[in-house]
Amino acid sequence: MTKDTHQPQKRQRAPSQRSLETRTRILDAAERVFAHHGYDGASIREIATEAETQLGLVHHHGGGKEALFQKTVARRAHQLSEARLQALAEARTCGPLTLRTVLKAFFQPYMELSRTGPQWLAYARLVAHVSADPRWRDIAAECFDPTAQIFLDEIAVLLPAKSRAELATGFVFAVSAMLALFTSHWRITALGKEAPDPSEQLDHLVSYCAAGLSSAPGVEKSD
Amino acid sequence: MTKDTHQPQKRQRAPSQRSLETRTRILDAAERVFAHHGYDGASIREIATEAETQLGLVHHHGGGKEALFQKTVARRAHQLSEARLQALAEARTCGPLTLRTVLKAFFQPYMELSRTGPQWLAYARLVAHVSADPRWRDIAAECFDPTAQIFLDEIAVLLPAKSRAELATGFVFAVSAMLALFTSHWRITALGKEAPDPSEQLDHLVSYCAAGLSSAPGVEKSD
DNA sequence: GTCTATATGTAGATAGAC
DNA sequence: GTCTATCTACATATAGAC
Repeated sequence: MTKDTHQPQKRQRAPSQRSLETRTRILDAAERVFAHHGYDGASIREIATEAETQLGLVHHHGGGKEALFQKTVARRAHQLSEARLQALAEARTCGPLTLRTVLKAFFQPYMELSRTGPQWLAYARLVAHVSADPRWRDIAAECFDPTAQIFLDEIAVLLPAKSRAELATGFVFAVSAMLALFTSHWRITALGKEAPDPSEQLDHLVSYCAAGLSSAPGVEKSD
Repeated sequence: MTKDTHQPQKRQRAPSQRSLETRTRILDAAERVFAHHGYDGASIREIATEAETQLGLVHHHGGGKEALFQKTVARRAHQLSEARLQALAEARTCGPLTLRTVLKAFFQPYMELSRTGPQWLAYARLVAHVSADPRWRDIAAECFDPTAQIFLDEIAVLLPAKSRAELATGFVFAVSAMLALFTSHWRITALGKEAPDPSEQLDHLVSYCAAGLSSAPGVEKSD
């Protein structure tokens, strides 16, 4: 723990482990607090308390509130993107891709991670914040859009009759639906008078969005 | 109805028209500011500036920040609910209801209103805020759920094989998709490299959600 | 890197003149 | 009802000792 502290070299690179632990605790705490209160509702003070550290350290490691928010989102976004791309690659090895397998590769990694603990559940609320507010356009463009484009390209191959704009709309519907599962779980439960079965969520989501994306527009004049 | 009915002996104070105008200006301004910055990001001071009135008056008419937020949402929610129920009644006169006509009755009133000006566009962002944050559970329960339940009941009649929980989930997906059209328009445009055609939005939304709600779960083992 | 103390701004809310 | 002035609390951010 308290390692030899005298490091006369210019090598200030020593992360000193304690620093890294503190940094991680701060990011974890920031994730919870930002997810719970939103960006504006969160306070650096509460993050410091939650991380069991000092106010100044949150600024030191986070570099200000806005930078801290960005780091918090980016940390998990990159991890999730990798898992999604890996799932897509694995789906490819199991035969030709279908709309369902592509969507499943996109949804499943998060659904699995969300069961590993509250940290990933908090992340869903963070993403919902970012997706709904143009203020975080840059974060979305950097953290989410590259992977989304890859999946969108796959979907475009499978549904060649659809315009890019229509597919983008349908894909954002799909992302919104997944986020709603977590951020609006309370509302789903209130409307349905019972909580949905978690073991069916992934399949329901895939079925809903696959059908929605495949649906023919303007199918009726009868209404 | 919304008025205080138990007046004291003296006659009620005349609203004095100027008072009513001020009150309306404050609600309009609050709607814009809350929609733009969210509840926590909004400040009473900015609302006062936007309404071209004084800080004290916002407190006087609004009754505090939280009450003002609630009033702001409720004002339009009740108007929208009436329009939706009327659209549902009209759809009923055109023959037996279908999933598409029920969804259209739910979506269309807002899509029309959103074209009448920026006030209703701001309202979409307000609703997204309320729907995503359990903190506003009471507002959702009072302003949104009664009408949502009515539509959900109609859908349950048309899809008798589905459980209530599954239908509630699918309905919240549908609401999320509609909100995403407005709150994430910037993201749809970024992903699709072009803005979606507004004249097709309603039909796309109806088709997507009708297909999603009707979709059979667990349809494949082939993946 | 860590922690204490503080600088500086702005938030929501209210008191009281008119 | 309207408007000015102000109270109190808490926000972000930083300076400097250790």
